[in-house]
Amino acid sequence: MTLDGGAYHHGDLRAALLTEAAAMIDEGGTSIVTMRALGRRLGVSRSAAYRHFADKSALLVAVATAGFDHLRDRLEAVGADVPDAGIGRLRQFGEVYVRFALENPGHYRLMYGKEAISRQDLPELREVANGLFDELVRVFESYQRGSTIKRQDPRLQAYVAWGAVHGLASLLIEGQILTDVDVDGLIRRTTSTLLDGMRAGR
Amino acid sequence: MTLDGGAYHHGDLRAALLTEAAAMIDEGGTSIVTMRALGRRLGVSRSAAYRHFADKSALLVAVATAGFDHLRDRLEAVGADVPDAGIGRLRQFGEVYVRFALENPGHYRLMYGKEAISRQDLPELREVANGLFDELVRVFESYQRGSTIKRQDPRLQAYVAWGAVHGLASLLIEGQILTDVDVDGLIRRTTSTLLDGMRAGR
DNA sequence: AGATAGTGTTGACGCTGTCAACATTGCTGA
DNA sequence: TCAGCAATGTTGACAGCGTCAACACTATCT
Repeated sequence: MTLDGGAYHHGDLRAALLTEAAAMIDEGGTSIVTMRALGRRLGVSRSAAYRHFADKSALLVAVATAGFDHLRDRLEAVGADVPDAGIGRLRQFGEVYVRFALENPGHYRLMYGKEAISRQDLPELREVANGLFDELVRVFESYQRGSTIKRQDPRLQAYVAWGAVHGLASLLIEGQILTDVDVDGLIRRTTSTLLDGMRAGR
Repeated sequence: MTLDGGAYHHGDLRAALLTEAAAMIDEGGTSIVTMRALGRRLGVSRSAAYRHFADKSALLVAVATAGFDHLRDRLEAVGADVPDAGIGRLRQFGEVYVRFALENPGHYRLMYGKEAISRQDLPELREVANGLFDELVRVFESYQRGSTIKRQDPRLQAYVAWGAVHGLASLLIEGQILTDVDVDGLIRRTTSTLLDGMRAGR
């Protein structure tokens, strides 16, 4: 709370660790994030971080959680922009989602991968991710009520849609899609195909 | 070539390294694969592997390549089963693809992730992956000729379809989908939605 | 049989995450 | 005001990691 920035005590090391780790992740991936490098970059000793996080995995979990918060903000902004409009809102969700992943590839990998983060279940992360998914389910329920969309289990519809945009984002992030492809067009084609496939009336 | 299995020379260490690494990957993920652990499990010294692979990344690339070969075999088997039948063949491709990922999660992550493998481009891996994709494009082209599917850029269609099944596989592998969901149903729903979205005739 | 190339081992280096012991600081209550 | 305590940061140490150089063993070719 003290605003010294002084010699021994850092001031707000916890926050600095989070932002610096996030920066490193988007620079060179999770693999370059090192407790020691983190300390070096913040002018602090190699084990200072252990006063704020139980271990490296806990720090990464915190970064991932912040990523989810950021993503949620972006998606909520879409909802605000277009009040309760037609099916275009679903499209916008998908596009914003993929764009977020492209702009924060390191974050995105961390959020939806198990590799970097310790194996046991992480209720904290699980909860925020499930919260986002539940909102998606609610969107599909509302479209079903407007009968623009087939009346099927909305959870399955949400999983199908999520899977499609997540897969597209992953392929793009991992460099599996040739560079001469029009990315925006591909994103739009994906959302169009999904919506056509779910549209009501045979 | 000698069939001793003797003391000093292993016999076929290269092959043994590949299968053992693959086994470890599917046991506990890429992170537990260690040059030293690999040596321990094969009763060989920690740096024996360096006689056969330039470094750890090269070994993992070889494992990933073997995974692609395995996947291609599975997909080709589908083609053989159903000669040149209707649109059901595309469905089967998708289902076989996702099932492969679920049965070999460690392999699958390795094949389509950048994290575990060194950053530079790997033409060897890229080539075999692109080969698989090209076959998928050809399948869509053939369906377009049969006018069961919208006449659009077949490469985009292939990316959309690949993205959807890849995303579904990833979500399942990473444990993002609640366990009470009927996986087979979800897979079928995904392929159905895709095909409905691409079907010709508005 | 002796040379040579292939294969495996050992020692060493710097890197990593992490813990215990210690140092310094800020804050709280007498 | 100041003693003491909790919070925060540092240093030393340890085991494990990937990797290289030097060395040891073995199979094979002449």
